[in-house]
Amino acid sequence: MSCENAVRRLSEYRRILCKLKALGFTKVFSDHLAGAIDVSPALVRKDFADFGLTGNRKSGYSVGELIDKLNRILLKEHTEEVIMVGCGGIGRALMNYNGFAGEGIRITAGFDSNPDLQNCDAAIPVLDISRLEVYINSHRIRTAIMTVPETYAGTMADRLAAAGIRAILNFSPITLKNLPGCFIRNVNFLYELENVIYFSAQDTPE
Amino acid sequence: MSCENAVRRLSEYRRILCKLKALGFTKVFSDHLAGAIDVSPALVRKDFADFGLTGNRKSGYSVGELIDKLNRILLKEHTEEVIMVGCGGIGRALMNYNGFAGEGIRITAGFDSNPDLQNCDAAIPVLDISRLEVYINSHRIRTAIMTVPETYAGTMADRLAAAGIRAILNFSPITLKNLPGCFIRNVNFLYELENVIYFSAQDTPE
DNA sequence: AGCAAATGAATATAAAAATATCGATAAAAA
DNA sequence: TTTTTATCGATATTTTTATATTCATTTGCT
Ligand SMILES: NC(=O)c1ccc[n+]([C@@H]2O[C@H](COP(=O)([O-])OP(=O)(O)OC[C@H]3O[C@@H](n4cnc5c(N)ncnc54)[C@H](O)[C@@H]3O)[C@@H](O)[C@H]2O)c1
Ligand SMILES: NC(=O)c1ccc[n+]([C@@H]2O[C@H](COP(=O)([O-])OP(=O)(O)OC[C@H]3O[C@@H](n4cnc5c(N)ncnc54)[C@H](O)[C@@H]3O)[C@@H](O)[C@H]2O)c1
Repeated sequence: MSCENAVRRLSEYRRILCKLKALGFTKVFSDHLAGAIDVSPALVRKDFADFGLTGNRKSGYSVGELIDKLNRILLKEHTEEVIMVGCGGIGRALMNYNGFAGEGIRITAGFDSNPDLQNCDAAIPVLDISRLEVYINSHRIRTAIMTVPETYAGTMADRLAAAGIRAILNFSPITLKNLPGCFIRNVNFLYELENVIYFSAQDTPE
Repeated sequence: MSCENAVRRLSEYRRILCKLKALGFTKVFSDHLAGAIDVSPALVRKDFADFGLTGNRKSGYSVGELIDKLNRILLKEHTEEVIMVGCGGIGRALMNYNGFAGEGIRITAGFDSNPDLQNCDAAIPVLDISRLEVYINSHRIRTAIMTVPETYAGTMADRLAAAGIRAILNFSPITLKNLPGCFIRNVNFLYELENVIYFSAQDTPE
């Protein structure tokens, strides 16, 4: 999948734009956005062109219009329902985080094999993993966050894909490849840390 | 900083190599490593060449030697001491994680402004934020993980850099730019989720 | 209305990243 | 020893990504 970086920039643009809107701005120029996320104005325009976001010569882009269109592209017109698979340390931190709600993302349920963690009455219910497929199907869930131990990550991804999940955000330290019909993005804290530690020893990280 | 991706791949190579070593392998070929992390053999060889890792024509690379050299490059010859700034939901999940110890990374202390979270006697002591500078200095800490609220992220990064921190892994949702002498890597869960959600709606994510 | 200034849109260029090619060479086989 | 074969190492090519440039249009001013 090639345009991951471009989509990431869309998220960044959107974030800046929302702040501008809150400040009362109605127009914005490629130049300004470029400065805010540290790329060239040309890239901003190209990103926008690639995703069908248009502006007006001389008067720039409309903040409100951009946000609306970005919301459509990033599936933010309706709340996106996501499930959490594995409700240990990281899983719970994410479930307790209240920053997603305002961004049109809701974690609607968690799943875990450990009965001690299961709780149907919690704000976000944690269900037994055996109920995974039925839940995905009945709630038409397309996206999952996966925070199970490494050992189970591979088979769990297969299981999620088979159950109809179309995309997985994987936090386990094994790098999973996309499955047919299911996009997988891996987040590996160890690699992030190693990266940061590497650069801590480089000259003039600038 | 351009070679972030290459350094990330070094982490990935290292991970695979350690597994191979555990299985008893002593030799490995660019072809095999390439398949494992889904790149071309040519890239593996180029990465290795760029970082001074050499092999032998016909007989490939020595697993043990590669690991040793990667350990040197990734600063894994001695345990790297890291601090956690902000010990809320995410901070504690990371502090409780036991997967870093085996990888030569140790979170030696946490810092928080909330007295309720402070605890000098915990396995990883959580100290008042006012003790940050002295600690960094006396323990010669170079790397910090930052999990404070967005509002404080910018000034805290400045403060860390001023205190001598050379690299920061920032989890707050504001994208920080590198400071003079201090590399910053941003991890933004919201962007990751938005990315994954975007691709969940694309055709044949493959 | 006419003109100048500014900016998006389209295109061209450059830079970076990844891949392919191919000769050299070490190891194994004949 | 000679031949064969497999793989690295270096270089060239391709592909992708980002930046510059050019052009046309809109806006606001006189
Ligand atoms: N916590 C961190 O800071 C951190 C850092 C780096 C990587 N990780 C990775 O993230 C993942 C989760 O980490 P964690 O600290 O939350 O671990 P954890 O052990 O606290 O949580 C894992 C959870 O998955 C559940 N689980 C196990 N098998 C399951 C299955 N088959 N079906 C459903 N649930 C199952 C467990 O019951 C547990 O609650 C791990 O792969 C870990 O390596 C975590
Ligand atoms: N938890 C998540 O899943 C998640 C997801 C996305 C982004 N984030 C971001 O990560 C950061 C941390 O998230 P969290 O859920 O752990 O939040 P949190 O509120 O639980 O933790 C933040 C901690 O920082 C401490 N703090 C505040 N100001 C401080 C200061 N000046 N000095 C030292 N400590 C200070 C607070 O006392 C608190 O303990 C936030 O920026 C959040 O937006 C978290």
